[in-house]
Formats: sequence, C-alpha cells, structure tokens
Amino acid sequence: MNKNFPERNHDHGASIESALEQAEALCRERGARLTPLRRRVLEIIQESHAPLGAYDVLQRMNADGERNAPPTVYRALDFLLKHGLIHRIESQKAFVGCAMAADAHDALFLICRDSGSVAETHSQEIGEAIEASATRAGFLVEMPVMEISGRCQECHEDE
Amino acid sequence: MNKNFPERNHDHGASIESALEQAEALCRERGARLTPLRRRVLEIIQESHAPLGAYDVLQRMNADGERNAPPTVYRALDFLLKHGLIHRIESQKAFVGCAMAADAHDALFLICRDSGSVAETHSQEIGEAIEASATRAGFLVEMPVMEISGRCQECHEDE
DNA sequence: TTCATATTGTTATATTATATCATTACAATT
DNA sequence: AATTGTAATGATATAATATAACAATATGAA
Repeated sequence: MNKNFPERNHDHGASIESALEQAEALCRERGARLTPLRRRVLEIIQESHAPLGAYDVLQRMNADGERNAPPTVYRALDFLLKHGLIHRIESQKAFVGCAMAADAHDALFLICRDSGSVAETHSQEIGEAIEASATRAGFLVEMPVMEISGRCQECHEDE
Repeated sequence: MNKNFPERNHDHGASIESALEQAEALCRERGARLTPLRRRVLEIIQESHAPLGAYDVLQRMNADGERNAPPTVYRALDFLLKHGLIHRIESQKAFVGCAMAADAHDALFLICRDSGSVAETHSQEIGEAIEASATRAGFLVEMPVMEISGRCQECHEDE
C-alpha cells in the first residue's frame, strides 16, 4: 500500500487530533493565535479527505445554525495559509490540510480526477529541476504551484 | 538577452500574425473551426503581454460597442484551451497564448509578481522528475499544472 | 433541400472572493 | 483597574468569476 494516499480506514480521527495539536504548538512557537474560529476551520479541512471550497467550509461551520459570513472564513483561510497549515489547490479553488506544516516546503499535489483525493508529495529532484529551469531563464523562484491531475492507484489499478 | 521573456520592443504585431496563421493551420488540420469570434478572442489574448482574465477579454471584445455576454467568451476560451492554443494560469484565473500550440507539451510558467509577465518554458527534466515522483505514488499523470511565481530577470537584475 | 449538429445569442443565476466599516477581544503598560 | 493600541471578529454589501438553460442561427453532410 502506498503511503501517499491514505488508506480508506486509517484512524482519521486520531490523525486530525495530532495535526491540530501540532498546529497549536506551531502557532504558539510563532506567537500566532490559533483562535477557536481558526482552529475550527482547520479541523473542518482536516476532517475532509477531499479538498474543500471556502463555501463548503462555511456550510459546515454553519451547520449548527451559526451565521458566519464569507469574510470570516476567508480570513481564517488566509491565516492558515500564511502559516502553512493548509494549502490552496489553485486548479480546484479549494483547500487541503498540509501534511507537514512544520517545515517550509514545496509540495507537489497529486489530484485524482476520479476520487477527488489529493496526495501531497515532496521531491527534492523536482524542486531542483524547477530551480534549474527558472535560473536558465533568469527567473527567481518564490512560490511554486505544482498540481498534477490524473488518477490515483486505487482508481486505476483495476482496469 | 534571454529568450523566455520577450523583449520590450520586439515586433509583437508580426508574431501575433504568425501565431494566428499557425492556429488557423492547426485547426484546419484537425477539422476544428476557428471562427471569427474564436479567432478574435485568440488575437486579443495574443496581443496582451500579461495574462488576461475572461472579463478582460470580454471588455476588449465589446470596446467598440458590441454586446457579447460572458458565455460567449467562456465558450471561445474553452475551445482555445481544448486545442492548446491558449493556457489557463490557474493561480491567476487568467489566460495566456500558447507558445507552441502545435505540439502537445507540458509547460512550466514563470510568472513575475512585479511586471505580471508570464514566460512559458519547457523542460524534459521536470517532466521526468514529476513522472518519477508520481509513479512512486502509484499515480498516473494526466495534466500537470506548474506555475512558478517569482521575479523575472528585468525586475530583479537592478538590485 | 432537409436534417443533424455546431455555434452563437440571451437571460438569468450560481459560485468564489473582497471591500468596508462597526464591534469586540486581547494584552501590554501605567 | 483603567487606558490604549492592535488584532480578531461581525455584518452588510458588492465585486469578480463562471455556468445553466434555452432560443436562434449557421454550417456541413446526406
């Protein structure tokens, strides 16, 4: 079984717990405030296997009758993005939890067009190749966006 | 001078001409119809050095008093995308002309955060690195999106 | 011509995102 | 504790991006 795509029945609850704890630790270190609101947004995103749009998050926040408005969600998302706790999948206008918030890193997202799952991978090789290519063009890399859409193992192995 | 970022005063008009001719040839080959409307949209996008949003294109189409509506533009954009005549820059919700529509290819976009210019580059190395990384994850690559934001040579060389 | 299909026109609306200003919470200092 | 500056949230409105649905027209093949 490959490690990049989570198993269907792993203990998701526990991994969310620990991800949230890590997030809190990280914010504490940085003097950033992971308020209940922001924590809740992070939790909602972590809970989902597939990327969530801002309005999906909003719906979940308001499922119990609360009346949060779009700016509230977008602000929380901005905070989480800024601190690397979530990523934005540009090609889907959606957000996913970050697999390794602690380290600065460039991520390659493998987005399955069938199941919608998103795996975050990291490859020094790709980073270097991009750096090399950009340098040849006289370009200073600041923020790579790498999103590969295709099909994950589960979705293509039985064909 | 590097070839990836076009010079300020190259003969843009002529290169648009030839790009349009190429596009027509390509569509003819494929039995696709580059109608006046679609051709116009392509032309508008080619004319611009920076990526254009759909509504930017619309504005230019209607500058003379025409009354085209959003669906008209989006349809033309879809057609041009499908035939590889333009690319969509996901991280900017915007469109740029394709530098080499004739061949299927994966492009790496170098997007300058200062000038807004976008250079399209190609690197087998990157393609291979991505393929390798995806394969390790059991993933079948279909559509890579690679958009690097940073600073182009012109914008950082005098610092 | 006649038919089937592709393209364009038109209206309405969905979806995503932000501007703006008011209010409240926080936390550092006196 | 009162003061004050800043950060965070609340609330309303609206901007910007994108698509649904259906009507009308054009095009090419039989």
